[in-house]
Amino acid sequence: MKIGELAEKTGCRIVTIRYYEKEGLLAEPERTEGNYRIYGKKDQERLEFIMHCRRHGMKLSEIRELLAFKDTPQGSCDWIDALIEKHIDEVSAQIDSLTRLKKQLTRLLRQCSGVKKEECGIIKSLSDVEHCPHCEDFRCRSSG
Amino acid sequence: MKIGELAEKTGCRIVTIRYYEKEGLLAEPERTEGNYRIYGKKDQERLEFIMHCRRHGMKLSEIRELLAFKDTPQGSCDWIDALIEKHIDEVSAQIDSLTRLKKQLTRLLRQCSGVKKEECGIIKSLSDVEHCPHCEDFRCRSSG
DNA sequence: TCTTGACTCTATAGTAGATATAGACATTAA
DNA sequence: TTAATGTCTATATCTACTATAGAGTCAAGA
Repeated sequence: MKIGELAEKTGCRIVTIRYYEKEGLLAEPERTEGNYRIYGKKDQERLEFIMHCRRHGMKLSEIRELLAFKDTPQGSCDWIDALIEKHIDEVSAQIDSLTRLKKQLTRLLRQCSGVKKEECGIIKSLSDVEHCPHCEDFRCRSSG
Repeated sequence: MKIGELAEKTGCRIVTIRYYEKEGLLAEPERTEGNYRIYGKKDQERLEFIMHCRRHGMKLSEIRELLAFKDTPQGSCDWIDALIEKHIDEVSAQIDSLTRLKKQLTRLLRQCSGVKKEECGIIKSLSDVEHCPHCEDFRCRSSG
């Protein structure tokens, strides 16, 4: 199949497929006489694997490692466990951080009582770094 | 004060301060004879405002708007309320998405029972887009 | 056969929000 | 005077793509 059909089947954009090829995630496919890329079932599966990993928020570098592992005849897979575990930790940290952020933003929203600039508590609050719990949190995390 | 001192006081990197200047968030400061940037208290406050907003996850474009508003002699501030509200919605959506992702990754982790590649359930699961609830979710969100 | 339109090709630049680097100049302390 | 440190500009790099320009390919209709 040509690149357009592959894109259609997988839901991946044409430019993104070419980009993955350039990045070495997909092998360079065969070409027609007219220089069009030609893909097979294997290529489709590989692309779907990549997209699946991307939906799980993995970086291309991580996916590259996983693909290299898949391409190797044998090997131990315990590092994959570690990779996923590390990934979960990162996601957890993000959730925590965003949850704190949301709380703080909600508090911020309640600050705005006025309709004119001089009365806008949001601007006032944003100007006051000293008494912001979120910034406190942030400092804690960045220094620890 | 010179740029190094400002960086020290605010916790913002020197290169980032120069970057904010280039982006028009900070005004071009005065210079010494030797062409060094010189900052005052006002500049520090403005930078802290920017950093405060950044810690709240705002985009530079949004911060630019807020700064422009601060710089204006008067005006109505109800759009700020809307901006923060929209921002909260985005944060909420991110939290939801990441929470679903974490659940799915945790399930994925339990798949790996083996120590050899052939037995690694993680790789197997990642190859199987069809039966992945997270991918299902993802498709729902992207088509809706 | 010609032409039109859809598809594909390469190469380059742009996005956000910085960070990294190179090479030159300024300042300060010993 | 010299060495170390601070600062300057300009350019490149990062991630994961997206957008654009200009050219070539291919199939169907007039």
